[in-house]
Amino acid sequence: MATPDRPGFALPLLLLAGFRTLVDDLHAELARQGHPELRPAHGFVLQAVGPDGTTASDLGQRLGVSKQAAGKTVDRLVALGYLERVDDPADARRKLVRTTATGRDGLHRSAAVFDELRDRWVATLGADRVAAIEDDLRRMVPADVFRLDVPGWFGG
Amino acid sequence: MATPDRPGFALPLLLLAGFRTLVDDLHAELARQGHPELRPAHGFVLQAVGPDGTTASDLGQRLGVSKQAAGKTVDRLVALGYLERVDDPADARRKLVRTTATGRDGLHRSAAVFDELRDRWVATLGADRVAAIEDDLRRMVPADVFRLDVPGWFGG
DNA sequence: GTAAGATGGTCAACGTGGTTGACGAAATAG
DNA sequence: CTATTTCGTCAACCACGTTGACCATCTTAC
Repeated sequence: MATPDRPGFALPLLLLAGFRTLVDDLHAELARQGHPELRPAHGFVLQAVGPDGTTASDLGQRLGVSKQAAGKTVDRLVALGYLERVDDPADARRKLVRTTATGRDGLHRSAAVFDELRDRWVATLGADRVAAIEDDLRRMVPADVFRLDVPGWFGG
Repeated sequence: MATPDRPGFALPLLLLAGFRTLVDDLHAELARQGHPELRPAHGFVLQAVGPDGTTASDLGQRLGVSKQAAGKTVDRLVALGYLERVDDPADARRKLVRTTATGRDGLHRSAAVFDELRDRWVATLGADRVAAIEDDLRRMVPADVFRLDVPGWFGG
């Protein structure tokens, strides 16, 4: 039977709480810097769109959701001014999704704020311990759950 | 500027991925054991209801959501057979929410499966490293984000 | 004892982030 | 030229959350 002092007892909640703490802090600061509308899910989307733009279908694949869900998320981010849709001259079916200047501003600020947050963790825990946590988690997480091909922006 | 090899770079995604790995494994096993309908959010609710039952309003407060949201979640869990509503003889306004036998079964199985998952992490990483991760995370997470007053069941 | 206020549950409308299924238009394979 | 695949979208639906309103009931003050 589980006892509260056994190693690992509170691990799941602590992992979630750690993530939430980082993301909450990030968004509180982003709101202060002129991006109060930016929600956690939007960060992954903006990052996945990338500098060259992409399509709704491709976006869905990258994010692991249906193309319809990706399309609706793009709708919202277009309404907020973070993304824009342009016709693809080479393929009349496709509509390129691109980040706007506002979207790039949000992305850059997010990266900068996250730098500060990371520094805070490193300053408090020490670089060794932060690196050790990362190594341990990497060992426990299957590759398909943790795909770090879109670094720099984390739920911001 | 952030570089991928800097300590803390991938930390947020790894924290989230670690949590998701644990919860995914837990639910895959719970589905195998006859509880395929149980979703991550349900675990917190069942745990918050507790052995003595509670009311929708109180449940909302415990979970940090509105009483209406708590009421709708109770509706779903009642429909699934995990909870039941009974009139409070002492107060005609109140309706006690209680776990059913099915709910208790889900709770117990969830606790048992989580025990195994924790053992797996401890076996792979070592008790020291698991304890170190927990200590570090405890230090970085504000008390109001991490409230471990409902231990034993984690998103199951 | 009654009037006034606080509390519990519910209804309605809405927002966000997902799902499937269907379907037309355009590109591509044969 | 036809058959198939792909892209975007529409429509319905679900889970989970929000506010505001409302009625019934319990509690408090007078």
